[in-house]
Amino acid sequence: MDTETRVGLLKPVGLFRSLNGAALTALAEAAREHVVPRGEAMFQQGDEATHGYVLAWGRVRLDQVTAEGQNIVIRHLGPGDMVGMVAVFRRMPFPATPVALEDCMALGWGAGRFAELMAAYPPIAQNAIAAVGGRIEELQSRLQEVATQRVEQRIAATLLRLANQAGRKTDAGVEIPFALSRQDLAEMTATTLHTVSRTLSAWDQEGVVDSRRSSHLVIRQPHRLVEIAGHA
Amino acid sequence: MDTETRVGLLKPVGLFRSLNGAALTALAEAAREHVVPRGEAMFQQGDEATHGYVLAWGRVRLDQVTAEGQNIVIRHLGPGDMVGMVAVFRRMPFPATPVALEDCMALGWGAGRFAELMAAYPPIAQNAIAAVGGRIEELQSRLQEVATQRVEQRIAATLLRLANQAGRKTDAGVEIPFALSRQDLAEMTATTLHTVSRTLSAWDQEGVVDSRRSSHLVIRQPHRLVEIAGHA
DNA sequence: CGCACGTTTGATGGACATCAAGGATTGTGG
DNA sequence: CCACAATCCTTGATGTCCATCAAACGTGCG
Repeated sequence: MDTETRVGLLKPVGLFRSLNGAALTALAEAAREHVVPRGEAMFQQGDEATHGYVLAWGRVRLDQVTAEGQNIVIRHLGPGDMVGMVAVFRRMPFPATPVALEDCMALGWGAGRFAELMAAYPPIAQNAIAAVGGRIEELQSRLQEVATQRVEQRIAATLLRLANQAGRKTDAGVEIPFALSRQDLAEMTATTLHTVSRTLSAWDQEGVVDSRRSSHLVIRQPHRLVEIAGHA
Repeated sequence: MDTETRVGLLKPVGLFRSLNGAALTALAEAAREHVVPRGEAMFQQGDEATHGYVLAWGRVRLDQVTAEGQNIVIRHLGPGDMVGMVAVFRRMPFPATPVALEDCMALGWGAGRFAELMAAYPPIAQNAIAAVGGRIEELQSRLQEVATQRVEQRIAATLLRLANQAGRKTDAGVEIPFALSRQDLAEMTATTLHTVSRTLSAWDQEGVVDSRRSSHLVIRQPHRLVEIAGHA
């Protein structure tokens, strides 16, 4: 892939907002391409954070396993999202494993090289803080959810969040454009696949969502979900 | 307070690590002092983030109220911690309210001025990212706890975390050096004060903690708490 | 004193995990 | 094209952790 194409990929990325052409070119030239086939991990939780990435195409699920072996889904990532950058800045091992849900391509930079680039182009750091701050807010709101809301509300909130981040509008409603098993949803909402299944079944029957027909879930009545999510 | 004293306060702050004297002096001169008496808030959740702060003395509890009026404790802050900085970077309203648990003093900077300083002294941005990354990790681990562990384990983990952040070693054990109501602990662990009370009562009787004698809780057998916290 | 506030402790119930078993869908090899 | 695994999903029965409801108890303070 040539530099120009890469610049085109980097331009709309939040992390690189308000950088001039020279900066983008420098970044593009320093980047290494990193192709990850569907189902594989970009790296493993616990690995040393030698490289940071920006996702160019595809979708990634960020998993974390607890000391006791339980799995929780931290978040989903799409094109333009940073992957592993925070760990690089902190010089700490990666705290989670990013698993490709589709064939993915990421651009990566070595830790040292990226630090140089960041020093040379200050807006990167500002953007990084803003991006990381966004994650904090999301985590805090999830913490609030798990702490104070019941399962049904959490599932609704999670579906809405996914729809916001990656939803595609169709005539039937909003479609979540990747496979999403009950197990996945359970790990996102801190519950079991059984409860998720029961809840979705009920919503299916009420016509709120369509989770049985295709492998991609469709939200048919977003306003109902909002209602459920907000109903203390 | 003169500039030199301020520089002394700023020097050990993580956010300003590896800054030279000139930078620290510039920061110290630009800072505004902000005294907050015990029990009052530094600012209110929802306020516009015009200033960011670094806590110089005292302890602060960071509260967030949900849309439904429930209160949850995000975290506790001590000397050297950033307060409201992330909101400033993001140009968003403050997402939480910091309440002084003791008489506090913070140094604050206006958003615009701080941005200038950050551009002039790049290490600040790097340190900020590292600090914010640390918060992310803490939030993720709390999310994991709330999602996968039971109340008793969460209370144990919370006490240990508080002891780590602010504990004082005494001959009787590790003391948590500020008042900590059952309600506070409940909001930190996502449970009710009733359950906290029951749990602490049990631990009191087993001699694991001493929560009844003084107003400051004392952990008498930290290893037992570690055991309880880790016991899946 | 008497009121306010935090705490303790008991009784009850409900939300949800767990246990259990069967059904649907997809892919694979004969 | 069918048999068969292998997954994933659904649905029922049971159990339990913990929230909720309720009431009494200490303790400090105006």
